[in-house]
Amino acid sequence: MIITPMQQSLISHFGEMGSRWGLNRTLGQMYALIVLTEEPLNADQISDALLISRSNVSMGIKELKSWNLIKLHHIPGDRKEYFSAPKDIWEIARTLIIERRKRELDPTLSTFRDALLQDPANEADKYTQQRVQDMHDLMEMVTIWSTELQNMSSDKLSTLLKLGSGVGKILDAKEKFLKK
Amino acid sequence: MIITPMQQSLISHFGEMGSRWGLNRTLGQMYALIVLTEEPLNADQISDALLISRSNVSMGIKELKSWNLIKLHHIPGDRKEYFSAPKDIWEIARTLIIERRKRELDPTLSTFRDALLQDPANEADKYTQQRVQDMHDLMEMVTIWSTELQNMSSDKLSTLLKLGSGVGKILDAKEKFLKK
DNA sequence: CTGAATTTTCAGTAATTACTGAAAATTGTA
DNA sequence: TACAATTTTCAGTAATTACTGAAAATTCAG
Repeated sequence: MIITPMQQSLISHFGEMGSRWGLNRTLGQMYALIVLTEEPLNADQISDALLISRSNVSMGIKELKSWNLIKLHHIPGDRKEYFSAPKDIWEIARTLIIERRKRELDPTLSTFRDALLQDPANEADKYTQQRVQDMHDLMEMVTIWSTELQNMSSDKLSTLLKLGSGVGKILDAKEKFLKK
Repeated sequence: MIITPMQQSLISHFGEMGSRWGLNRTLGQMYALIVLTEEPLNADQISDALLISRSNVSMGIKELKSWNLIKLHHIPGDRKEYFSAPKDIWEIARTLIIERRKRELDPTLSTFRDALLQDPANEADKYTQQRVQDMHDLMEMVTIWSTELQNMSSDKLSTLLKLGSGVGKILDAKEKFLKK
């Protein structure tokens, strides 16, 4: 498992960004390596390539599995387990949306709902509830969107994203459409 | 500065979630307190309410300022600076989108571009570049979207989000629209 | 300009998170 | 079933990140 300079710089970058996400440096590096390599890799290869301990790889793999970000492979006659990333980048993106929603949105929505069910003890609570209501409504809409994206095929997702700067126009198109 | 139990539980939750984001616990708590309180607060009040040092508040404020998440106020005859959050939740959301893009997407896009400009040294690099190209294209589209959202008024943003589960239909509407 | 009020900085320390090596558990083949 | 290959777990430690108090810097009223 030899890493080219090009790969090395991308892996380093993912390491730095990894910590800016919910992940950590090692996890970012591991996933970069897996994504950028065509052939599935086993844990020893990852350990060698990134100069991290075998046990660290094991924990990283476990985490990546919990994010549904890797596919498992078996090579006949080889007892080792091999790992790869989906070849379709949209699939990876979709998975990230789903998992981040689970981790970042869902628990918060549930906390918001709890707060909204309580009786406000005073004026401060009334104001607090107003704000929570706003945040709740927004987050719920984002959740609905992400669910929609989750069920969208890669090519439809691609079409949607490519609309890009045309989002505003689409809204107008939609109005026309609805008025008929 | 007395915190109600309802506020306390929301603040705690934001603290926990804060670390799941790029922020940290204290920053999450500080922002929760500011968002949930109607009146602007000064640094001492925040320090008292959250039981953290004055200097920690100072660093937190600095960070929140760098995220453009707080508004500054001055009360005549009082030299202290007071902080509040925008009352429009959409404004906060918009700011978050912009800032996260700056921090999470832009540097990565730039690293991708660098890699794509290099000459592939071998087959591994060729494959790596393919994957980088895919990721680049996706991220660029997300960036365009986020720029679009950034320039969208709160009510248009709201309209867009409310489409929610109708996104698929809109795409169809768009096709009809374009075919004319 | 002076000095009290306020904010910011920063070195030291505390708390948290990440990583390792050794040992335990699991897997699969003979 | 026995055992070698492989993976996972976990206690200890290293590295990183967050927090504090004291001191420095800034602000502004008189």
